Amino acid sequence: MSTNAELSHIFNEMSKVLQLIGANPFRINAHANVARILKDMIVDVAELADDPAKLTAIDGIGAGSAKKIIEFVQTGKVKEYEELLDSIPRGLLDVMAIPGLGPKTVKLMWEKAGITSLATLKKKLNSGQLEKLPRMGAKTVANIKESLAFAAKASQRTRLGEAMILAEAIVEFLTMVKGANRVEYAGSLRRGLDTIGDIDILATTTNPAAISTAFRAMPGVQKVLAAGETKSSVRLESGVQVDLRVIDEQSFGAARMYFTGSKQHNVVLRERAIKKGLRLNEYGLFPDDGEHDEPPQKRGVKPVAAKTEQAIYAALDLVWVPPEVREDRGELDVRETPKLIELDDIKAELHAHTIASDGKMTIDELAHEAKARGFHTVAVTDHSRSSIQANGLSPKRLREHIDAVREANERIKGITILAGSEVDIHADGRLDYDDKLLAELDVVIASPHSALRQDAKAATRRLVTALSHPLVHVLGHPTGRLINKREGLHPDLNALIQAALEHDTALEINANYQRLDLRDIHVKAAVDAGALIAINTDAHTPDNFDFLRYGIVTARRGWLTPKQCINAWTKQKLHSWLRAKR
DNA sequence: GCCGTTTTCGGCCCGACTGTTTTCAGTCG
Repeated sequence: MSTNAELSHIFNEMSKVLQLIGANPFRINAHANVARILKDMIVDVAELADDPAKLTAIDGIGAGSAKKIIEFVQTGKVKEYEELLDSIPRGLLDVMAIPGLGPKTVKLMWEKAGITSLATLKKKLNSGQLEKLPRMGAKTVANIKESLAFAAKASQRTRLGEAMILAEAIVEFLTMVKGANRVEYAGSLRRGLDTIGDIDILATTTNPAAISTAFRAMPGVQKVLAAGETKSSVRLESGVQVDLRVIDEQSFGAARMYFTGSKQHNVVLRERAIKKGLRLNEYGLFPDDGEHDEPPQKRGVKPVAAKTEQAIYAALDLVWVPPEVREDRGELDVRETPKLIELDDIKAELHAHTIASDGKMTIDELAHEAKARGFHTVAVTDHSRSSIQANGLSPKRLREHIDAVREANERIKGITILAGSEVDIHADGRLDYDDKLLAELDVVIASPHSALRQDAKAATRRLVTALSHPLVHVLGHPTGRLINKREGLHPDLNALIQAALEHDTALEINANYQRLDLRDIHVKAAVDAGALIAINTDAHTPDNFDFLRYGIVTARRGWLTPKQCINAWTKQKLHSWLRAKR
């Protein structure tokens, strides 16, 4: 784990313990906020720890947090963290992770029923003791049992590519319900995060009861978690939670904004509203008319804006920004809506496999699929010899393959087929073919496939070496991570970006939803530095071309514009860039 | 704990649903 990740974990746990002991909510929030900042940071925080001013210059990190960060970098420990942990039984944090069990309940169960861990909780659940506690009844205990059973088999967050398919099916299902008007997904899915905690669906309808009932009874629902007039929650058999919000047509824009988030983006928006004498909630942007028991929409107050997102941003003197950048990472400071890359901008696929290695397509099938997608160029980039498991090509087989690609390119009209390779980067940075052979290829994608647990320094050296190789065009899936399965490498991203800039090499966003590598914050850093980005699907089958949209949203989360994306270039520009390395 | 183009002190975002209660605390997003 990197220093940033370790410190993020520490601040997160501190915020959890502070909740348990009933500390000031704003202090709790400040710790959680620092954890978030550290998690999203590209720079190794250890490099800033020589001067507290460098740390406090970061919005959200104050003197207190800076001191703790420096202490950790110097000693490997944070005294206050250890003291906080010692102040409670360690197992309590596990108990608090159970859905439905918050700090107040856990504290109560600890002090009044001696529950200190998941093990003691399980023991006491059937004792009848818990029901006797204040505000605890049979139903609550039953819910805890159910949550506990679910938590035991619950997996991680759902990957974007799986959540998206699921959400689209639900949207389609609900659209068919009588009275349904607009149905769409919001939340982290609309923002295009690489993994999704739960799926948020918004609907406008002339018949709220019908759509809510249909939602709670739809195929695949395992348990109804909440069933209100405007909000329903279900858990699917796959373990994914889905929330439905029934929205009034007049406040659809406010609801979209609110339920799209991010939470931090929303907090900043609401703070801006207050400074303007307004207040923002999921029903609209209202004039602040002082203290009342009821919120403005219930008192018939006319909103300043509510129907569209655009109107609300405008009323706050902000420009509308795409959902993918709503992370409080500078998007509220822009003067005009950024022209981020879109699916239709992509005109070339530069990383794809055929039956020569581990793909399922022939060269012809690959070419026809790429042509059908409207591309001017496709590169055949099968695995190199060291990728035994993927049937990587020996130099002899690669030369034959190059000939086959050249022949297909002559024969098939309407698309340019390039001969390439996805070359393994060895642990020391050497490539899997000699330079003479590499020079015969039109496109070289260099990717790490093995030694994916090497330390950060070695990984950085390895990838910088590959990026600096004069015959390499693109660094493929730079970290080698597999979401929810494998962490991959932790190279110094800034070093990679500098090498990419210096040698005019592109960094890949691998659009396969299991990879999405580079990830969003890496893309943002690369884009800010002016590096070139490739978005490739790494297609092994025709269907895999559909992964492109996941790469696009990841790119958009990193503020990528078409100009900086080599796959969006014209044929002439792309080919001349490729040839410049030959 | 963090922050300040009104502030170095005094603020800090908002609402739905559940379960256990007779009016609301706790949890969640």
